[in-house]
Amino acid sequence: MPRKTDKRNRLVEAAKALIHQQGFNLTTLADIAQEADVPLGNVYYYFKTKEAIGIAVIEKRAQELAQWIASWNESEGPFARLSTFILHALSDIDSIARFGCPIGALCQELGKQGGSLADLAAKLLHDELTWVESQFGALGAGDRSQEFALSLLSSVQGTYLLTHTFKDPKLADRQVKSLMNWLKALPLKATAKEKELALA
Amino acid sequence: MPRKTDKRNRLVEAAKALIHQQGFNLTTLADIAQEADVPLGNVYYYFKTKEAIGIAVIEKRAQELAQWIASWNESEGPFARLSTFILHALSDIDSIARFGCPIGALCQELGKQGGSLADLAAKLLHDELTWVESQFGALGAGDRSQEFALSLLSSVQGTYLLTHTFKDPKLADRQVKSLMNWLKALPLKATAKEKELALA
DNA sequence: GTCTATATACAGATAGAC
DNA sequence: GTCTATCTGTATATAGAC
Repeated sequence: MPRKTDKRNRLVEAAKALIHQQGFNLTTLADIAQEADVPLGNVYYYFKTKEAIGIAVIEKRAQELAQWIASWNESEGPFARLSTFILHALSDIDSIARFGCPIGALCQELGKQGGSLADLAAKLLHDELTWVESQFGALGAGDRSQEFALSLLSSVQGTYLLTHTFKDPKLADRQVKSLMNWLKALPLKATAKEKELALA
Repeated sequence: MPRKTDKRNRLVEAAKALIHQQGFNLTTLADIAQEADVPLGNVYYYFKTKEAIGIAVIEKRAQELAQWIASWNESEGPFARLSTFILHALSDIDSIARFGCPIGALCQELGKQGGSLADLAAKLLHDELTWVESQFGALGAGDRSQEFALSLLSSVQGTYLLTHTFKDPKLADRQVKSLMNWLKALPLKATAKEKELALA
């Protein structure tokens, strides 16, 4: 058991949660230290700067995203995968209403200050976009894959933002239905059997 | 000429621009004072607190939004109005790529810290949503007006976020075409004549 | 490796001369 | 109404004992 990394993990987890809830700039090292039950001075043994914590948090998010993508890939066929993605992305509606998207909100906040943190965060959304695009490719969308992927991810991110702004979980719920209908109605080569699987 | 409000206006305009560019929390009163060419100490003659400047900026945005809505209403018929809205919302693509949506980003940032500022900012997006909804109502969307309005505003806001995150103006450009096609393909009672007007 | 005490910087906000 | 000087709080970060 790696006792050494125990505190480090606690710090990253605390920072991850607090940054989601309060944003990066509003979250202080004192907040993180308290939440992780680590004395403030000790934080600097594990992370030289606040930015270093930010990097660790984004790397953690990247790992988790990779795991989610792996789990979406377990659905059979691209149509079912995209359905799973939509359902999963907009599943934790109460958290969304309170804090928005852990990745999208971070990209927006960090995007304004530039730097390497912003690039790291942007890569998360980019990876997500690339995955969605490849699913549309597998669905036979051809050169419209990019367009469809952009439409889907925009809608999902916009739904996060509006749900968070209006603090109304039902809003995300309604959008799930709209997006599922949109997906089903797209002019794609998906087989009827595949659509059936997704609805099962 | 109201000389008295001259400095006040300069401060609000400076704050409006800086908050759009840097976000609210990262924008200091010193930044605003410098941009407005007003000594720091003098800022407090016009605004008791930083929050008071935030309120003034949001009120200014509300006025501007009201003017934009009035200008969108000048288009003939709801279909043309929605087309105008989409084109206008995603017109200043370079600014979007650099700083995102002046309203949406603010709602996300302030939404995390709560308070009256967050509510004021949320009202801007709410007014926009209500207007879009009423246009779909006029198009005969009936009880689907809310659903369509939510879809459209989500897409627009998500487009802002992705365009800003990836710093790619072309992304917003592509989404304009997608959204216009989506609008045209909706199962609505819009007359052919109305669609023609929108395309003219 | 851990933790207390503290240095440093800068933010919002105020006092008071002019 | 205007502006300089400054107060106060707090955030990041460091020093150094243990």
